[in-house]
Amino acid sequence: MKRNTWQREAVREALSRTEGFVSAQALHASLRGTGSEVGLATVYRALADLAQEGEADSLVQEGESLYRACTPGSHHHHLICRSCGTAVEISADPVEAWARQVAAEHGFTRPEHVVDVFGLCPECSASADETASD
Amino acid sequence: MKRNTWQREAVREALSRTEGFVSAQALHASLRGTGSEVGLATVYRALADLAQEGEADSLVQEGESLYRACTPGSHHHHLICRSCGTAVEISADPVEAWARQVAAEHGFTRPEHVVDVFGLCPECSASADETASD
DNA sequence: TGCTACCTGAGAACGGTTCTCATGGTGCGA
DNA sequence: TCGCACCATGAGAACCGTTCTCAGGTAGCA
Repeated sequence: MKRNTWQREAVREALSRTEGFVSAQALHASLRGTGSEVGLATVYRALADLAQEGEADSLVQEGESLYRACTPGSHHHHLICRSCGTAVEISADPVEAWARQVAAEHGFTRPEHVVDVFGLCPECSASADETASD
Repeated sequence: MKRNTWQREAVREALSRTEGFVSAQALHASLRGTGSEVGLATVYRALADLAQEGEADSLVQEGESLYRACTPGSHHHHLICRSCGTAVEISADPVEAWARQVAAEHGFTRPEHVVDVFGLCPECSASADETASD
């Protein structure tokens, strides 16, 4: 069975306190910053477990795996701010249907899809405008 | 200016001969296999250039960057076989529109999207069925 | 409380990618 | 055609994120 250790719980909590996607390294640094002496390997293991159990979403950006706490059991995608990492869960029903249809048209079976939308969140958009107008 | 070297051309040709997505390492091995003594760093540089110029598409899978020759200038997505890497270019107009709309709804600006559909191509589906029925 | 199997953590190992820098070759002007 | 300047190349080291190793610790159960 899966044991409940304070380290695992600390990772879960740190992740749920985070608004957007964070890297394992950043989460590890954050935990160390709050006085939790958790090992890097443990953070990686905990995140992998959470992702496998559906309690966290993960995506790869620039060769780094990013994680985020998410609603377990619900299939959804993300709208992610390129600047600050803030993420919004979005449903993508039309895309689900489209993906299945496209796969079927080409004779592909067992379709899965990767759909993420990146952009600048309202706050970062405002900051970018200010910078641009300087 | 960008110089034309036989190494760069060799990478371009090797990539265009490939049907699906290949890793830089695999392409390098392939080039070495055909007697082209091209350095690994050069392959990486050439692929990065091709991707930047729009002559190649790239995606990251399991921490590895994969590349594929593509139609320059056209925005498209891919239907990729998980098993053999074969890829089909697909247009995704409905998804483009959806992505823009979702971004706008949440106040996100400068939307970009990552959309890839993975599955088993007809051939690999057939092979999988045979294996399953054994 | 004692036992045991699983978890932890420090650091090494690993794999893909990028960097370094001396050497070689391309492109261009004469 | 020749020479020059500068960019590209390539071998290997460096780098970076991730995974593995293994000894020691600890949760969970009886």
